[in-house]
Amino acid sequence: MDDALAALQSTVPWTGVRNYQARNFMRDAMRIGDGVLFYHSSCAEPGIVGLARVASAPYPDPTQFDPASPYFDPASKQESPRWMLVDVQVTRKTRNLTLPEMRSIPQLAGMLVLKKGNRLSITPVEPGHWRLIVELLGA
DNA sequence: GCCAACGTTGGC
DNA sequence: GCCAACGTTGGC
Repeated sequence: MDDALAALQSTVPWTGVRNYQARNFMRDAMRIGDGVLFYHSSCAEPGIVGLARVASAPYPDPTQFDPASPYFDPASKQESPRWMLVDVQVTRKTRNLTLPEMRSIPQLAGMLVLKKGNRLSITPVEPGHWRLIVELLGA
């Protein structure tokens, strides 16, 4: 996904999601045109660093069938793919709205991504949270 | 179907 | 590197 940030406006497949809950959100809840908050995790300063939008309907993640890919899943069959993805288009980079800053904003307290023990890379965002964050980022 | 052991992830 | 919190796996 770093590639996506680097190449603004280009459309990239969101490969490598290997968590069933996250997959279900992508497969069942995302629609073309939906807004995406680009959250960077597992780094020195986790936070929201950009805005994107869903750019395709769900389709099978090709990396699951590629033995050379780190995301290869030998148990997944072509006729019944286990992992689905959508394409996303990064619409703008933003400043880093860091995790500590997000935690400091009471109106964001309900966000799934802020929940204790959350390990999901992909969570739905409520419209109210979306609006507030977009406003905070001056977008 | 249950559950213990193990693995993974994310934040710090 | 550690820990909390899950998710996954495998034996039964």
